[in-house]
Amino acid sequence: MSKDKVTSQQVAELAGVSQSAVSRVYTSGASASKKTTAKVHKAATTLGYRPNILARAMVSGKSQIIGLVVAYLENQFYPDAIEKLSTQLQEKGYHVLIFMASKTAGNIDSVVDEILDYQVEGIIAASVTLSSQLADRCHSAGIPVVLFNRSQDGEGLSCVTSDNFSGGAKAARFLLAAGHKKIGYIAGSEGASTQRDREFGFTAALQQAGSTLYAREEGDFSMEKASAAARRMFSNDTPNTAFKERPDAVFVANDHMAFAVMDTLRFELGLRVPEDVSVISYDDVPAAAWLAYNLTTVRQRAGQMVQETVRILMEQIHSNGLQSQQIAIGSPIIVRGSARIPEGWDS
Amino acid sequence: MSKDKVTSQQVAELAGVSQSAVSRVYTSGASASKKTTAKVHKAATTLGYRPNILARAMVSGKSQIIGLVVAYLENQFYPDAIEKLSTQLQEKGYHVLIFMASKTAGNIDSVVDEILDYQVEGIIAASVTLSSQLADRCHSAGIPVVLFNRSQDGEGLSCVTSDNFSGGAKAARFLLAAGHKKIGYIAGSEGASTQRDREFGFTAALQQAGSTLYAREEGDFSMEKASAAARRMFSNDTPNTAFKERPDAVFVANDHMAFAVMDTLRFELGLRVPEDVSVISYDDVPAAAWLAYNLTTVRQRAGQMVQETVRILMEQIHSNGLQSQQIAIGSPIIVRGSARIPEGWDS
DNA sequence: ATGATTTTTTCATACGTATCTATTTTTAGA
DNA sequence: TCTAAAAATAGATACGTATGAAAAAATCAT
Repeated sequence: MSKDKVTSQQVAELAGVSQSAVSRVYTSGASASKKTTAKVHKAATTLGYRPNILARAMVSGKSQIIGLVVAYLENQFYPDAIEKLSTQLQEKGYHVLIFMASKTAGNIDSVVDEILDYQVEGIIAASVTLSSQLADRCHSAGIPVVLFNRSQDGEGLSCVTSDNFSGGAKAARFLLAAGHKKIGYIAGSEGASTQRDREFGFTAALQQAGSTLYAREEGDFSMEKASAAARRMFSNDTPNTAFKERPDAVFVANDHMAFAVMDTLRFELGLRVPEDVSVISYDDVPAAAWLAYNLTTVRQRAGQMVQETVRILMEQIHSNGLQSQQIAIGSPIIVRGSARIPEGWDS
Repeated sequence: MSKDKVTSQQVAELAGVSQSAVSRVYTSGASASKKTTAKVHKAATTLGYRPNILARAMVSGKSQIIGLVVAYLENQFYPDAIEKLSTQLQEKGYHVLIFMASKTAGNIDSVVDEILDYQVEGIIAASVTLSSQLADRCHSAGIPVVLFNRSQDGEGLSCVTSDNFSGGAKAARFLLAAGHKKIGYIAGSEGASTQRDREFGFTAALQQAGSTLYAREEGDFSMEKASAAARRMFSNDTPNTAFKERPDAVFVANDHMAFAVMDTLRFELGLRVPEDVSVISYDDVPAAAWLAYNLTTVRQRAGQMVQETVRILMEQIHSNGLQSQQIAIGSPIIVRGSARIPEGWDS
């Protein structure tokens, strides 16, 4: 109704100073005497004045807005990260504008266009990859981009991930140390760098130990598809192959798929975890610690990842150089009860 | 680096028209001939022009930004809702600016101040209540506010919730119909309207059936506290009370607490669910359908709630009347396996 | 106390767009 | 073909702030 809209001009009149004086009081690094500062503050509080960020953005070019592109929030890893991201950026005076990139591939481009319309100072792309055309556009607009939980070669983009390769390798060594011989893998979405690196690390460690992947199915980071993958991998009555012993361990590319796999193993196939099958996965979302799953998993340290993301963004915003950085955060294995524990395992 | 910043002025020059012509082409409801529209579009695409939303907001007062205050994202209900909210608002040309209201109570006020700095066109407050002072501020600034999943009397604020009272009553009738006599309740945070209404509905239905609450503990919407509450409620070796038979059913104020309660019952106390204890709760987050929990629960229809929230917001934005609305979405009970199913139960 | 220097202040302008007013062009009517 | 009305366009201004240049005030050195 009664649109207030207190302006710096009104404050200036009440305080008996010029509009620019008011502005300087609210601009860090500008000169203002104690006396006028006091007068302005007094007038501002009586009128309830607060600077209009959008007007400030117009002239200074600093919108205090960070654009966040995210494809889906079902995997609890992302809400967790967003909460931390938003909190940390808030402390630095920035705020997060959300853009959902629906699964339809093509519209990521249009989403980024929308982001740029808001004159954001930086973009965080979570679980999403950018076309090189898009990356160029952001670059030429001078807007830093950080990929979160995805890496991408060739575009010169900054990215922050967990060390998926060594994390995958750790999972393999854990299963091998426990004496598993027939080890399966349920993959994530084939296009995702996380999927690729986790699998590379896993199979590399198997090979190094003279072992090899016993079975592989595709789960596409979806619970339904992971259940189906588990059925294919573990029901030995599949007619299309000759009889084959079922795996005695499985590495699942992320926790959410692992939940589906465990449920399928236990409640559909009547298998015990970890007695019949060891299950290990990747992420360590909160539900992994819930006793019903009690999942042994490789932890993505969301806190660290967020911290690095914010650091890179701030560096690039404040020093117009867009020198890209690629960060991989170490990912420890969290031993719980879903996979047989090797004798004498300590760390 | 090379800040592009294509302006309507540059487009105008290339197209051989005035800046205002360019503006009118991009403003719906303004007159422009086919010829100039074509010329402008051509020039715009060659230069890569897109209107600057912030500049537009300056003069039109329409920022296309909706502020979202949210306290925490651990409960999957909220990420779910945010995804839907953001998607729906995106379709209408709005975008969501996130503000985390850390648990410290006092700073919700400062968070709302920050929101207003961005000249948002509306505010959605999820799982948060506003001081009356704050509500007034928003009202006098002409900015619509919708409480999401909380209601609040007296402030004249719009709110969208599920029908927590009747949902709680449904839970009670379900347990009663299954023959349960000793029914416990694990409460959420005492200040929350959801907690209050669910409990009211639950106890009202018990009373109506001539029954009464057998035990009550506080869980504060926290998994740890819910576990502790379950221990207090179900371990009959607590020394501070005389021997008391344990409840044979429990209504937990939300799903996440119910997961903790089920884990505690099963893995700490050695009780079977639902054979020894029926568990029923509220929300129907995705994990409730996971087979390890297979939770019978009252569904909050996030999709409907979001739709109503967006509708109210749009109505209030486009018709400067701030007539508040209170919406309660019907909440069906989703029968799964965590609570004994009454004989002949169909709906 | 006086000029030199620094700090503070005001004034004017710019940011990129929408929109009001005035003007020009197009269309319609006879 | 000429006039009246309608449509389209250009020009000017405003939104609320930051900031460079110029002016004023305060501080300092001698």
